[in-house]
Amino acid sequence: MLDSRWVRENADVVRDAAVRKRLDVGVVDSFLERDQLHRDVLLRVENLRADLKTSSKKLGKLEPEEREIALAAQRASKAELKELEKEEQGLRAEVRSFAMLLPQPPADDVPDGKDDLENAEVAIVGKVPEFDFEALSHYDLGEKLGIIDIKRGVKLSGSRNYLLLGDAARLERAALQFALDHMIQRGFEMVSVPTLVKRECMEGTGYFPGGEEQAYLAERDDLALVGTSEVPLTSIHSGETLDFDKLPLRRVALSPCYRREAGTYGKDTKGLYRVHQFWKVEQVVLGPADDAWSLEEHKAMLKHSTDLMEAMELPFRVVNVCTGDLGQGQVQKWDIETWMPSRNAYGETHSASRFHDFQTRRLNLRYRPEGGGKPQFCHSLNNTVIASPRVLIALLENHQQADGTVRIPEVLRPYMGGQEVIGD
RNA sequence: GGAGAGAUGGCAGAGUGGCCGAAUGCGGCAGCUUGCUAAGCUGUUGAGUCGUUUAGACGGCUCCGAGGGUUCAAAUCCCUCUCUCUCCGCCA
Repeated sequence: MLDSRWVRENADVVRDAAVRKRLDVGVVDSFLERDQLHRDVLLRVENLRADLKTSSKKLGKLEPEEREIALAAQRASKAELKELEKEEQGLRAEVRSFAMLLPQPPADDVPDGKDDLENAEVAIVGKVPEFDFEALSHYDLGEKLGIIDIKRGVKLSGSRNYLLLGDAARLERAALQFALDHMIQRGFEMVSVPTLVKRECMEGTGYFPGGEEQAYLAERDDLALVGTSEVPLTSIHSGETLDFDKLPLRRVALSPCYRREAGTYGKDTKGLYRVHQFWKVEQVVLGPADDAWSLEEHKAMLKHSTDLMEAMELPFRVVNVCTGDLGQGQVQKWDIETWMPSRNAYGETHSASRFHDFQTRRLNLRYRPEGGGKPQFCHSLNNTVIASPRVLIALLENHQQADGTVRIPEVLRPYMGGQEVIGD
């Protein structure tokens, strides 16, 4: 959400943001028009209310005869007020629903573009492997080694479900634990979060309205299963005013993630690339309302993840996500795409976003500035640390060997009881 | 799931229809005073939002868990919900 006053004064910036992000530009003017109307009506309501209040105070002291006359007049204005209040309420709701759709302007160096094909490559790290044998896909590899069972996953839960057995399950756990330790070492506080959350959390982080189709809903209890622990992690302090010296708040969580993947029929149907349930270690930072600080933190968060990928000896690239592929609330997003031999391409494994105060306004999450003063909305950022099974694709395929076994990268071996290879 | 109690400002806690945005205490802030490890005294101190203003200020409206209702008038009366606590049941 954006600051209404700021939108009024910078309507062109918001319109431009909508154009660049390929979102509906019309909402900007719908918002402005409704907002103006609402403010007019609100003023009338408040004035009428003020009159009514003062005359009501006098009523208590009047003589019985005068009182009856005054009472009649009060009742009449009261009826008028009720009408106006109703109108004001309706308008307020309309204004809010338009406000929820306004786009956060992207950073200046976000490339203009329509979709992910126009994302700009900003770094390439590691060497894409060249195999002098017939390299297998992770699903063939997994089946041969008996460690991935998609068929039975589908039997249990429908398409896009899977089972990991033995060393695949162990490798997944090893990677997740390594990722957690990596972040804890860098000063992040580990949090265990709920993954079934209220609607406010989904709205507060910007997933709703708009993303309902993507989420599994527990409608009987009016809860949603999160698609990422960014949702609970960012929402923890909603409605609160934090002390300045608590910031920045750097946190990491491991959680299961659930996505319906509606509208992706026929896309990435093979293997573990696009699944309904996965594990993810996510980093979330809340800090002061300072654009420069935010940018620096964003870079640092990106590096936490690229360092991790390097440690696991995986080749990847970083892209600066273009305007059309950016979400409504994001100021900028960098994706890490990891090399996946079976796709003969880099595939998205990480997504690092910064929001400025877009999420925190919706969440009403503020802090008291240094030395006191009015509460300000925090800035929020998040990034994937590791997501599995997607990372398993990269681990299995990139580290496969001529004899059909898979080399376990050194950093993960301590988490696998010293094991060096899968499939001997 | 059953029974009961409760939700008021940073905290504690009063307030059962108009004099209540709210006593009092603690805490915070400002000043004074004194000096033997700190205290005493005085004053001040809720938030949000809109508008006027050069500043500082001034004014309107809203807020006593949330939402509805009664009333000219609600922290106070009524209804619904949420949350917390105690007891019982169930349970990884």
